[in-house]
Amino acid sequence: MYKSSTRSFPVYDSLRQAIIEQALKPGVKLPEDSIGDTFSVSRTTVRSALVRLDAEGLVDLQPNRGASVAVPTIEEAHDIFEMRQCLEREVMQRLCKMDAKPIIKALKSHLAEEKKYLHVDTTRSIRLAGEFHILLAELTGSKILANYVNEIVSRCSLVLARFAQAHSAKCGLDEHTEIIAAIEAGDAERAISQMHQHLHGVQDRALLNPDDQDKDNVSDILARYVTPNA
Amino acid sequence: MYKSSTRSFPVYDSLRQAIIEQALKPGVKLPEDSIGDTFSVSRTTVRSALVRLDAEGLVDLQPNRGASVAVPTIEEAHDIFEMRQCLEREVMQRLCKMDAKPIIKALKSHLAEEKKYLHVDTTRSIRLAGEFHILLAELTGSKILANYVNEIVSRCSLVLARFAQAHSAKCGLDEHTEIIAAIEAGDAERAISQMHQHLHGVQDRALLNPDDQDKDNVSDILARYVTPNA
DNA sequence: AAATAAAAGATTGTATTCAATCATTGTATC
DNA sequence: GATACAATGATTGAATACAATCTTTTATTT
Repeated sequence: MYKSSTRSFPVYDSLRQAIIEQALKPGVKLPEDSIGDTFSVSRTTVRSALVRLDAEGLVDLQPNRGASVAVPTIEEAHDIFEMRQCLEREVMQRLCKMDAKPIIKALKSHLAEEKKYLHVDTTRSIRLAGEFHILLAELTGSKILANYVNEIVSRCSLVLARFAQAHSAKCGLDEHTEIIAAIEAGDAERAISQMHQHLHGVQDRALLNPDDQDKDNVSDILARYVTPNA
Repeated sequence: MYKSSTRSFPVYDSLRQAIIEQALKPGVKLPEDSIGDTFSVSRTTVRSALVRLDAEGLVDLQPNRGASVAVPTIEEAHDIFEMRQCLEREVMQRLCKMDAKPIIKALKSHLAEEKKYLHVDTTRSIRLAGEFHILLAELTGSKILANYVNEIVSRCSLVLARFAQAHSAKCGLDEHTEIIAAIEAGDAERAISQMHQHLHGVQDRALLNPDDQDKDNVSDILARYVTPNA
């Protein structure tokens, strides 16, 4: 859908990656000038990248006050995870109706990658874990479903950045293995159930931290640093 | 997600509506200059509207050769309808778990509108039929699900414009009535089945015209008009 | 006459520019 | 000392301008 031959694509792609990898945290301002300087392009070019990221829900573009990394509310967080459950259930349903052979081959190859970097390169490891889900969606052959899954997985990263403790983002490798096994057996019910539990686990680690909700509120943070009777 | 206080919003919204209502047919070129003239805005403004429509899949934005209304292939058409089935099944599932009262009230009110314009204003009638599905999604309370349904319904209009005969786009009013009844009864299974049949009907009317696949191929159209031995 | 090549025109890609809006700091008043 | 107001600086909104690319027409050659 997005053509890479344009100048704004690298800007879009880098911002996207940075947000997903939580280098750019929710709420961070994204001024057109400085981004343009970084990539040596004009604001016009930056702007079109921001418009697209806004359309995808990763960036919040407010009139006259610029762009910032989206800050999902707790309600939106639940909404996003629920949608993800729906989409990935559909993925499981479809994969289990298809010829398992080529699917399993691709999945096992990916799993090997995941194993390879598990305790070696954390950033890459997290990225691969996310890409496992995108690969699953792509293997259905449906471009639209793959697109939606891609989008929702990105937004989940945003939710994790906002609410979860550091690196609880880790997708269980064992769980991925079990999902593959269920698909190989053509057992849709089991695949769906495994996936459901898997996602529920991620969600739980992320959203069961009610205290973290004021993470980005400066005064609340500073309040904890005030020395009494100074 | 999109802020209406900007100058590009009206451009975006009008183009979108025109595409959905099939006033702008698939493949039609959308030159920045002339659109800018129409709305009395600069190309810069038009461009950001086009970028967004491209992200939503309604417009095809190709580097150095501009924008045109997206032309779904037959494969994409099936893909879109299959995705729509998935999303609207989810809508039914959720609605049937909720308090039926306020939902039914909203739906019946909408249905009255649909009846009112049935044989009076065709354009409006078709629009209302589409909006029925969007209303259903909105009533789930999930912004994301509503967004996705909105998007997919728009893209279905595009598919109908591309493949269906004129005005077979009509959503059956009776079918809407039955869907409401199933929700009122809290019968998820029936609601899902009704919705499935309803959408399948629309899809069939649209896609079971194999001869129409070369609609936009000028030589194929003209071939039918050549008088033999002229 | 058909095919190729060259030039003109039209359209898009991107940077630059100016006006409008917002955020922040400083000042005055209560 | 706190609040309201005013001025400054920074940032965005949107139009214009120029360069690059594509499309179409015209000219040339075979």
